[in-house]
Amino acid sequence: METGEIEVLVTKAVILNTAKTPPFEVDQDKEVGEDIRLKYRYIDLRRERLHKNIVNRHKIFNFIREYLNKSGFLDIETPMMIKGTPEGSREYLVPSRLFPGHFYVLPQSPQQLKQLLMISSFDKYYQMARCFRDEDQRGDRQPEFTQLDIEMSFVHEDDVMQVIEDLMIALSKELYPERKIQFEPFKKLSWYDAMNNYGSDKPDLRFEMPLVDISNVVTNCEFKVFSGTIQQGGKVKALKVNGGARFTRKEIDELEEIAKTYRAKGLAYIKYTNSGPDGGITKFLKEDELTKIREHTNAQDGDIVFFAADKFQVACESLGQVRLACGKKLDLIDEDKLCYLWITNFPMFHWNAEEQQISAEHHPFTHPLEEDLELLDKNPEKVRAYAYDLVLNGVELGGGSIRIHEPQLQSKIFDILKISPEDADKRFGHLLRAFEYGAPPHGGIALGMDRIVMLFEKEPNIREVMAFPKDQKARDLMLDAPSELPLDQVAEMHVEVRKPKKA
RNA sequence: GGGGUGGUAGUUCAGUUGGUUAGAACGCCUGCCUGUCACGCAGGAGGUCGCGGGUUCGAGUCCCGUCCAUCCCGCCA
Repeated sequence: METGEIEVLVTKAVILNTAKTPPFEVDQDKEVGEDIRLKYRYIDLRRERLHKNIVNRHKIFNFIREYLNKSGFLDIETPMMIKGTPEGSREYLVPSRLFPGHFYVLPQSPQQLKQLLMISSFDKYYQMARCFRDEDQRGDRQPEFTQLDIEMSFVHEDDVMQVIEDLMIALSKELYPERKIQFEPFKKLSWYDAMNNYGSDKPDLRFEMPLVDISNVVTNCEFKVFSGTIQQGGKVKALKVNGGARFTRKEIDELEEIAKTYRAKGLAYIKYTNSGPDGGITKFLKEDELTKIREHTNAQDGDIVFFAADKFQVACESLGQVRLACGKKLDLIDEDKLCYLWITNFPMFHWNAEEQQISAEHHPFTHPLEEDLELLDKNPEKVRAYAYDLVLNGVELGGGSIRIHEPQLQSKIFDILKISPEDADKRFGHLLRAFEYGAPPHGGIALGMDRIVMLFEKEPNIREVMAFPKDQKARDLMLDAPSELPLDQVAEMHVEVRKPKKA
């Protein structure tokens, strides 16, 4: 036809097969409940949205593989059935038939295996690695998922970051040329700066709206919520929102609910209007304090300033979530932007309130910053690590670190984590023994491939970019898994099912 | 483990202060239409209003319980 379309004249039609009426309409983009979409996934995959996602997923995977192959990386497979390491997230178990009471586990990541490959002198490794985690589900999590796993020898963190940055820029420009890369080279923020300025370790910088620390201004104010918090070592953070003075009471209450969700006790505010500061906590503050807050936050008439007063991290994170909500509410987010960001210098440890002891923020093989090594004994919580995350549009794509390759330093870290030498040997003996045969300095990174596809395809969750995902309870509604098995078959694995068999 | 929201036709939803035969759109079925492409026209089938109990002359609507779905916090690289 003149338009370039092809018109087919049918001379003969043969029906190869008939089809039942599908449970939902294939040719319409209408929203359908997810349980029914998952049950009939093979139908859903016919629909344009999912079909396109799966095709583009392939293109992204293919681009990355070709890029890394050309850059001298080797694609090496690591086993799916490995040894359990009681550290970090819950693992899926595979009972051994030949060894009663013994189990394999499915890998949460090939972390230790890829480090062993470095010792084996494969100095540039990658793998599209399937990983398994038996945790509660979320929108951007699945019990099995794919990560781009990379490890390199004789590198500093800048080398690893450069490889990934070049790859992601090339990928973005080749496959998504219409998307604008906001920071090129990628912006780098330390974990502290990200938390302090944006209230998140994965901030969305497609809009600015930074947090401001006003602790110094209100240290001695009469508003006890502020001064009291500071006396107890906390911080008072402020967030100015342009034009926010027109927010209604209801809108402010909604924002307060968000702050409370993230453990803030409340959300104080002051509106700056052309007749001066107004509303909220205005009446508790003196004139010069109100003026100083206005100066610090650079608030103009018509703006609102929100406050969070709490321990550093709670104050930052809760107000950071209010920042995000305001960014969305005021439509400040350009969906076409690709805002890449490196977050660096993560803390080495954090206080685990549940176990009442210090634990590793990343994992126990993460290398502390050289300049912070002296703090290990006195003040381990102040120690920062060569650990870095790649963030895209406020979503953590993944992270990595430089690993410890010195045995003495490794034992010291185990000491701090209260892992005894016997324990360490039991859990990580294979790795520690390997290190005795000469380990190169090495480091790497792992990126969530599903999340990458999700963000490029502007999908709200990773189930939309996987062919056969599990549901929110880790079930496969199409296969009906997990399922019960004949007790004989289970018994052969030396596993006893406790649940009494129903008559 | 905790919280928010929801459950009405195959699908997505509406359903007033409780009131006769529970509606719409799309889909499905039958017929008509020789240029359609989200076709059109005429007609039709399809519902235990998640489940159980209660209040009431009367419950999709109100109350209690329960199950399920969904989103979030905790948890989790």
